Amino acid sequence: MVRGKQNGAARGARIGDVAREAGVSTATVSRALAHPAQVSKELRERVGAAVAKLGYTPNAAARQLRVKRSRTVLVVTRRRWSAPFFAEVLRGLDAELSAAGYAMVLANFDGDGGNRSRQLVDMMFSGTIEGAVMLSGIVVAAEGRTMLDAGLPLVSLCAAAEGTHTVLTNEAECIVEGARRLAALGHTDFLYLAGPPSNYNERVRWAALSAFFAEPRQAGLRLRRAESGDFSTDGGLLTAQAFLGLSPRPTAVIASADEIAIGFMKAVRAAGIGVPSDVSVLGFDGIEFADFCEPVLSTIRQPREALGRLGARVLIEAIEAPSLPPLSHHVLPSRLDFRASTGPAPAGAAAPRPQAAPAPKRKSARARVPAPAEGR
Amino acid sequence: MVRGKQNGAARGARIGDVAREAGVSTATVSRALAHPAQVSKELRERVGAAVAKLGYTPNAAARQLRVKRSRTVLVVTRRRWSAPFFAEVLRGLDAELSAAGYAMVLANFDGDGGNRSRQLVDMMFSGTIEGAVMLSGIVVAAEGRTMLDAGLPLVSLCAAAEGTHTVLTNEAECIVEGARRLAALGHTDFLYLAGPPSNYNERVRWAALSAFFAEPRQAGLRLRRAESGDFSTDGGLLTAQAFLGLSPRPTAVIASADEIAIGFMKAVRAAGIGVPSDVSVLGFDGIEFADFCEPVLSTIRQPREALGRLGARVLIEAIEAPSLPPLSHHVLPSRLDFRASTGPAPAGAAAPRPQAAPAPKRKSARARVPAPAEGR
DNA sequence: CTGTTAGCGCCTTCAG
DNA sequence: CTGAAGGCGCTAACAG
Repeated sequence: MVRGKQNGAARGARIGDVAREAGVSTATVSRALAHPAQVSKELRERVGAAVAKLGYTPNAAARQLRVKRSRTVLVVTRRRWSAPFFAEVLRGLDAELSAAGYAMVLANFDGDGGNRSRQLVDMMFSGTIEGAVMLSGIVVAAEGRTMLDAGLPLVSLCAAAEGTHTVLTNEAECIVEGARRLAALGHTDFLYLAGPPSNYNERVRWAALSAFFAEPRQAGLRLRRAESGDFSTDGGLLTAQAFLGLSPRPTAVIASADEIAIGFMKAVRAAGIGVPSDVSVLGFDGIEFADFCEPVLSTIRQPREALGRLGARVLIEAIEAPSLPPLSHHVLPSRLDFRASTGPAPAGAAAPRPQAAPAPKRKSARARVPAPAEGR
Repeated sequence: MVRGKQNGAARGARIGDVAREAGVSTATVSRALAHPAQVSKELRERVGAAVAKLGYTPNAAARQLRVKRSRTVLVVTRRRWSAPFFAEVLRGLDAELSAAGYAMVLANFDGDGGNRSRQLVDMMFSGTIEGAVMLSGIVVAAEGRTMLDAGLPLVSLCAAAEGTHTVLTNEAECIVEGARRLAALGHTDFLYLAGPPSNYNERVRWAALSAFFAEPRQAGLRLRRAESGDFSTDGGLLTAQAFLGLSPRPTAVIASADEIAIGFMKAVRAAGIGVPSDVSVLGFDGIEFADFCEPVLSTIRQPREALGRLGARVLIEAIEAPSLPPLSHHVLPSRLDFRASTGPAPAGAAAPRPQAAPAPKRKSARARVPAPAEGR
């Protein structure tokens, strides 16, 4: 097997070698591979044999230079994301992308001083990438250009962003519904465990929740806020400290992530607080381990893999559309799941208010158009 | 901003446009960008201005075709992996790779009927990739060629594979040490909760454990095995069923993954079995949630991010070495962490044997050579 | 220090 | 249906 003087260089056969071996022209080899129908059966077979014999694989860079397609997309993540959440979204993305023959370049973005930003923006402009999925919720910019300026299709997953296709969940509705359910259980004193304040989802959730509590007819309810700094169990421990210092103590806690809720529960229980006897806890995301902490965590389940799949499908459609399609916006439904960590307000607390609101309107948002392929 | 007739085509300025704008040749533009030192200050600035004015980004495919370097590596994962484990290894990989200016293509491999296999093997031969990290533990093959045949550097992470650089942990030692510690606590009746039997780590762990129990001087110990089918909490529930059907019941359980242990604990506790009063449970990996289940899980902590970082460093070194370096093999230490889920054998069980073994020899394996950059 | 030139490997008109 | 030829955009010799 011929190896180059150095590793790194692809040293295999080139199209000319195959042509010579098969006794045809390079054009015929190219056609036999890309458009078999345009080549006579005999030549097609001769070419196939030569390809197999020489172990020929077309050079991707050369092809790309000609056809201007890389069949590669970029996926931008954010390090501070919840790992279990992230892993499943990624799984959905990979499933759809690879099925459609696209490769996926993964890149973390943490706003580190412009260096990584430039890498990402350059990637958009260098022709290596045909589109991008952003899990970061932010359109990266560097040197006066943004990822958008390259004119490639962009999908923003789990976050809204100007100029991109978006795939979201009805997280705002869900968190309000959670608060409403807790209120119906007699809770009047709430604590919100916040994630990183710069995070899109954190903001949406807080905005929805505080707007709800600001409604005149929720006047009997009180909402406070504790900072975790992070979607992490450590952050949850932090919020527990804050909680323990409050007086009176809230009886209902809504966390912006399951990790936070799990950390919180562990710390307050260690301090002798009962869950849900003293305080009810509601998480967010529906990660696997919400089922295995003590007590089993009530949570808002997000359709993680479906988010990934739909994001991929939207991007692929935009890439393959004959002309730039209009920006699409999808909303996938999350699901409130009350379990052992939530219960009625403790007896000592304020008496349950009369039924707080008219029957909450059913989920209005539904996924539009391309249903994510759920089958394998 | 000029847009092509269709999206997907990079329609920005080309090097010739920049050259014209700056009034120099294309060679000078190329040099000013790649080797600024070789160009006079004045021209360098004129080129820089033209580049900025036109928003020029070199076309990656064309460059790649010339220089035969893509600065891209492939990372092959396996879907069935534990997500929290995987996420952190990936984090380590990304950190080192991006710092060194490499892009990372991520691809799941699940042996799906040869289609994905061909994609992966082709990638190795098409020049898009300069090397690969395999988290799958298997060298993918298709149509008579394997990923190895391309002659590119390959790193096998967390699994041994012929012909690749490997980065492993001392998992075999650790699991035996765990058994020894449990024996020292008086346990004589053991159950191993197996992961997927085709998995490399599963096999190593089982092999080490069963070899230990087969030693003549461990004759008083008994080891059985329950199948989880998977590194998952669901798998753990399955093994719990098996456990509950055993008679007499083992008093010490060693799981091949924390997820399995967590699922197991939940199910047996629901059945009225105390942990560790009736049965001690030892997990494997040290995932975050091992700290948040009930009781806190004893486990063997793997240096997940460090594994990723070291894997990346090894690969980069191999890629950038002037000539093919010899295959390297690194072993990173894992750490046994006994906590609340393990305790003395219950009183009813066989009396503690006299101290089982001579003081276990200290960890002999250490990471050789390139210490993973731990900073930032 | 700068410009001219010759491909890298492939695909795709354009003739035949 | 097949072959010849040009060029995608860039860089690295080689001259000057």
